[in-house]
Amino acid sequence: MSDHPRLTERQRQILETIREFCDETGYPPTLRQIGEVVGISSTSVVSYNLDVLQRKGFLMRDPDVSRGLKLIDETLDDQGGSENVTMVPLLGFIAAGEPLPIPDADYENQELVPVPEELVGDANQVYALRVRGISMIDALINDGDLVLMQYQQNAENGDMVAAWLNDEKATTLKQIFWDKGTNLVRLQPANPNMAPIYVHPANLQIQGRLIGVIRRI
Amino acid sequence: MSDHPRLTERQRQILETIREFCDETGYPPTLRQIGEVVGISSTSVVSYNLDVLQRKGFLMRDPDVSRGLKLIDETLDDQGGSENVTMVPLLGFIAAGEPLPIPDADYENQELVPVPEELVGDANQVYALRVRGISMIDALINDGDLVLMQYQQNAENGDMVAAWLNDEKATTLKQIFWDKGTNLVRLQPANPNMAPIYVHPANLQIQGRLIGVIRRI
DNA sequence: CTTGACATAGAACATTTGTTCACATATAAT
DNA sequence: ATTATATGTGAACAAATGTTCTATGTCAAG
Repeated sequence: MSDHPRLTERQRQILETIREFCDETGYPPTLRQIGEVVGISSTSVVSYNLDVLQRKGFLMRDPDVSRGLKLIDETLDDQGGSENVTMVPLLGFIAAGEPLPIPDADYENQELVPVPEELVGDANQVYALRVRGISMIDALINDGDLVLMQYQQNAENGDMVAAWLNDEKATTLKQIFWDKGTNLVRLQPANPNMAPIYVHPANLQIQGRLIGVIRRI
Repeated sequence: MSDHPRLTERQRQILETIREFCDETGYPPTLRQIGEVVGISSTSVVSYNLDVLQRKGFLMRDPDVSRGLKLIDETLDDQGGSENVTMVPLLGFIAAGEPLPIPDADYENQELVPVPEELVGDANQVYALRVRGISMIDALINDGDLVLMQYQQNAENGDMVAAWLNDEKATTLKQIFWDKGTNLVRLQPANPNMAPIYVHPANLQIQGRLIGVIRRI
């Protein structure tokens, strides 16, 4: 994304304000709305700045037309708003009795599900799993929920991870803490009403990190 | 591809006019401009038709805002079918001690959040709330979660609803059942480990129906 | 110091634009 | 026939919104 060096800070603010306003509302702002955001109390000054921006080629103004603005820039208006969304492959199911599926390089044939971009952030190898069974309830997750996983085999203190317990032959979703004193791992349910469990690190295998949950009622 | 069968010819004309105008100018048309194109001489009738279109869910209007129109894209550009996303207004918070915000107010300043269309379906008055506090844990919902609510004051048997309890002065999210025998209402937590509560119908006020949960870890 | 381009404030003004209301017209249901 | 609903006209109105004008302050160049 190129920052336009020919613009003053004020003018960049104004452009950004218009762009955001259009994204949110679907139509351009008024002079007064722009002024309010960027801190200009006079409509004439906003108008003045818009004229400057037009002269520099960053937008079009239609005189005497309320909200008669059109951004010239590369980022075009999307009247759909379906922008802040990422497609994530749905790899299968997560159930208590089975290990997690390993994310395959073969993303082509994978079913893709749309998720809000905030849920993914800049995470890297993200995939979705459908929850089967009610055994994840201590993670506030229910049958049918869609969980977003980040593929990784190690974890940091406090991460919510999917862990395979060798003894129980089960996958569980819990917050993980390394207890230096006892040399045990504490698995803390997300539901604070429930008690944590402690396991030997050798008995546990991290299969991924939970980064989001989507539930349809 | 069939155009929308629920629309009259007039309404389809108007939608098309708005779409073309936006494409050409970058901003929505006025009532008079729409009327001129589709052949309606009175702005009040254009306004009337826009209200109809809004009620049918094809666009958003911001009252008293010139050119305050936004088309709702439900359309044909997606071949995969799994691409679709809907924007819903984020109206505020849901906490145990407060009634829910009423979703009527000015959509002007409302933040919009994208949600997968499967979560919304064809529900009508949908809005999102951020969960504050951990008091909804019996509904498998945690602090910080985003809940999708459908605004309604009645409920059907088995619906997951947000109910205001007069006695407790608290909002709770539970599945609702009408017990014919005792003439009481049973509120069943989503977490089956927890016990239901029974209340008199007079002590309870339904504030909306829960239709989805989104959690960011 | 003076000048002039630039940026801003504030107010008065004019235009654009949505709303309201009183009143038609057609069509379908009662 | 009568009523109800959807749609339309037209005019008056009020609110939203861009324009114009005067005045102020800054800052670099002469």
